[in-house]
Amino acid sequence: MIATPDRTPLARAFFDRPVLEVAPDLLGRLLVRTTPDGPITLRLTEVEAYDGPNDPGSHAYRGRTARNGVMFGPPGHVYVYFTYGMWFCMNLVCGPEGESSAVLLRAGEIVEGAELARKRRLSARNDMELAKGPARLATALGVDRALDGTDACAAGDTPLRVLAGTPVTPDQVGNGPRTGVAGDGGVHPWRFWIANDPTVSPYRAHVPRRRRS
DNA sequence: CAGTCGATTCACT
DNA sequence: GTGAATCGACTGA
Repeated sequence: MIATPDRTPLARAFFDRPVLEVAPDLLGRLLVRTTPDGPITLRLTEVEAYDGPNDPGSHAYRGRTARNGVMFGPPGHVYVYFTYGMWFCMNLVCGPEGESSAVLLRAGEIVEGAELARKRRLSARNDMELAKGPARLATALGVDRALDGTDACAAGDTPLRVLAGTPVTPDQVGNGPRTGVAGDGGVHPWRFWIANDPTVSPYRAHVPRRRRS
């Protein structure tokens, strides 16, 4: 039997650890998005670690820019970026301030507020697809650039916070190469997921885009 | 300042 | 399985 998920917010100290330690530990945790229409709660099932300035796959690899500034700030804050001209993806900053490590939230199971998530994800054919993929996850939760820099550890009625939930045991964690990451950044097995969970997104290798003619 | 391309998704064949 | 969508951050000249 499964214990009732722990609704205690995760403390900042949880995120102030090596990102490769935090990433698998986030699986099974709850992400609560407070919207004007009510809360949407997601159980994390798939994440990817981006290891600060040493990681060629990370947005922080070439140093601080206007876009990635939040990655260099304190842990427990949300880094949201815009990509492919139409999507947002969200991360949780990890490690000490200044290190610029983060965990990309790639997929999850909507456990509360599914009716709200469905309105934002009209192309989803079933509820398992509501947050199957990083941009789908952000869309389902109504996360965009306006939430970049949000403190997910802050007390009170915040737009976004992470609760303890029900962490999974190490034997339930699968891992492999990160999805869609180019070049040398693609070699590390820094993608983590809950084994056999139907909301985990399929792996895809990076594909360089063809030049337009 | 112009060119390139992305931590993706969706429709279509 | 393949290609289009769509735009702004980043790069290098």
